[in-house]
Amino acid sequence: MAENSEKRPTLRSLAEITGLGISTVSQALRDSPDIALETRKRVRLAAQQAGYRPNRAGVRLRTGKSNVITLVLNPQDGNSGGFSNQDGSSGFFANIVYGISDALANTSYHLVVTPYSLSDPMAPVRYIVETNSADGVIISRTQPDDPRIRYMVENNMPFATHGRTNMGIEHAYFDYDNAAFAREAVRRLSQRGRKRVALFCPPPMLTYYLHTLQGFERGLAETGLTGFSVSTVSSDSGLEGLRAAGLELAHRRDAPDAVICTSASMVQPLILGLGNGNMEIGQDFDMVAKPISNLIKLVQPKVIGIDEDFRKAGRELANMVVARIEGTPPETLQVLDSSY
Amino acid sequence: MAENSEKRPTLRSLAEITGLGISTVSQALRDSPDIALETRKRVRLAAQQAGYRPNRAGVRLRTGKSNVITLVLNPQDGNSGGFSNQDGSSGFFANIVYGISDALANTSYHLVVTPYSLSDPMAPVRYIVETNSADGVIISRTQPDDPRIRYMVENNMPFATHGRTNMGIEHAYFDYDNAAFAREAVRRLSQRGRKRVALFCPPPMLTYYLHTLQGFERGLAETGLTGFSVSTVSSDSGLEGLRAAGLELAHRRDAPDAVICTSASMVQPLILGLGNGNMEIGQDFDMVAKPISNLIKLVQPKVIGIDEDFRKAGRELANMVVARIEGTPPETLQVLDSSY
DNA sequence: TTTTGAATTTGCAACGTTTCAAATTTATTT
DNA sequence: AAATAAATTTGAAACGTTGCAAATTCAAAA
Repeated sequence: MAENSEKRPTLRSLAEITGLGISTVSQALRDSPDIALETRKRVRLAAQQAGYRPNRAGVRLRTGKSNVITLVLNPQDGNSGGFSNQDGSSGFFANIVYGISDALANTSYHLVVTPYSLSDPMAPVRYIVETNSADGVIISRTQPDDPRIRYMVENNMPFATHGRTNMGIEHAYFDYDNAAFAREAVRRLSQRGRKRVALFCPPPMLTYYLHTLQGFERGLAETGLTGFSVSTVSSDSGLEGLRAAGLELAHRRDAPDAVICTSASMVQPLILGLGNGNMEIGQDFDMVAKPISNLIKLVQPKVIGIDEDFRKAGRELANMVVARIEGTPPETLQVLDSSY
Repeated sequence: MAENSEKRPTLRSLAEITGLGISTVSQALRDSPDIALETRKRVRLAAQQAGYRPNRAGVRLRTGKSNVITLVLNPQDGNSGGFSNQDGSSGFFANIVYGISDALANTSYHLVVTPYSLSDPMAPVRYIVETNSADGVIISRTQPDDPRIRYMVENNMPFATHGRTNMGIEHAYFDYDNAAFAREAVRRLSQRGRKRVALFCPPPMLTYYLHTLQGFERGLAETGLTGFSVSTVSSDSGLEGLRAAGLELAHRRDAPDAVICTSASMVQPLILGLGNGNMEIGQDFDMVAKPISNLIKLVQPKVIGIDEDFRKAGRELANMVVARIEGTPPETLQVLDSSY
């Protein structure tokens, strides 16, 4: 019956409760040394009892700080390559989001997820900067020369990227060491006596395409194996395209006896396609792939590979942006992860 | 060189530019009939030219409206059932997010994704209500008696759910018609001459477990088939558990000749397990499953089933919350989707 | 005591917006 | 031309917060 006061407490109500001034309460809650220790304790207690939560809009209006980190979506993150409800993306998007969530959970930051724009990849980033709607940004699918990054640097918006660039700009990133992966993949195939390796590349516009290729070639040089790369189909291609590519491979005169996959979604279609061409895994060829999910481990146990921990990537990226916001220089926020 | 005025335009600057009062500008931009049409046009133009964007913090502080929709994460959404980087979830999470994004793109709403709390499922929802940090909420993994829903109704926070409840409370939901699916699944199996059906249930605490079971039993009754349900393992179980369950099934004296899967992540492990027990799909048994991804269609073409459009679910849910916010009664915001 | 200075607290303004009552302008009627 | 009504515009207050200069309190020094 009796309305339970109904409105949530503000600095003003705390001031009334404690008999202090509003600005005293404000400073006390932020532990300013200007305020007597005794007072600070008293205010904290009162705030606690009243269930006080600072009003984000008030803070934001006054300070300009939004306490928001925005994750910019990419068209393909959700469902690798335009085929819908695809489960080959190895939970990339979900896990990144969960990781970011984890890391942000005990900070004051909220995570906003913003849509992409097919027609203009710059649009989301520009919006964020222009409206100042976030204190920091996380982007993925990084390209060697990425206009989004140039733009954010110019407008000094703190950010971290999943993947690197080649622009001579220092920035925070978390990247998997795909060069090391590709190199080690070739080595392992060599150890198993394989001679000719087919590399199925990542999408060519992305930076890690280059790294993968470099590692691959280095591996070939070191082991003396021969090989070639396939970039007509990529993880962004359709599944049927991949299967067909596998079949085509099997029919070549110089068919490979080893395959490297740079995307989880490639594994099963390729094995199927090669199988259509009478090439059996473990028998006629070996396959190294990354990332490798538990499902693949179960249904295709002969595939050699490791999983990529996207959740960890998310956590690291979130921590990086926060550090950038707090002024940590980008040079110290660069992680090259290799599980090998 | 010359600082380009540097600050983004506000109502005040527009007022100065146009020579009008601040409140005139404010009302003009919101197309208030109190303001002369001529003036409205003039203001709109000026706003456009100056690149004016309303300050969200200002609006929120003044009106209490956050222009935020929050999606509450569930522990399992990202990676079905605790095994990490799992790709059996059929892109559920990613696609829901993309769908919501789509729908929200041409509204003033931002999408915030908030972490779950394993220890207290109510925590996220309570936080949102207490701090008024969103105008509307979307939740999933709905349970027959779901305390989150009771709480949001009591505190009249607009929301929409993925899945239904059994609480006698009307609320906005989008649900797949799992009863219809299960019933139709039995029918199809019957048409193929199958006699004994094993149903692999959804997690028992979720509402659609009940619907699935109802449909299943109705199907059995209509066709005269026999069957049983397995709920010791579910889509939240591990992959190896599923494989083992498949094997165990094959070894039973009364082994089934038909299987229904209620989660994409079950399909391959079960087929594998049954195969271990020398039961071949298409031969010794048929399988109906949902949702079925392109990958499954490709590598297990004998599986009968349909895909569930989570992206559409996301879009619908977003539209529903917005409608709820605008006052549409919940009874008219209830969608039972069946693609059969 | 009174003075001085440090320690502590506080009121005011401002951030950008909307609402509302009041002021101003314009058109209509007498 | 004056009076009235209608249409249009506007200033002030408020939302909750923080920063700052000013005010108050208190203890130490003269």
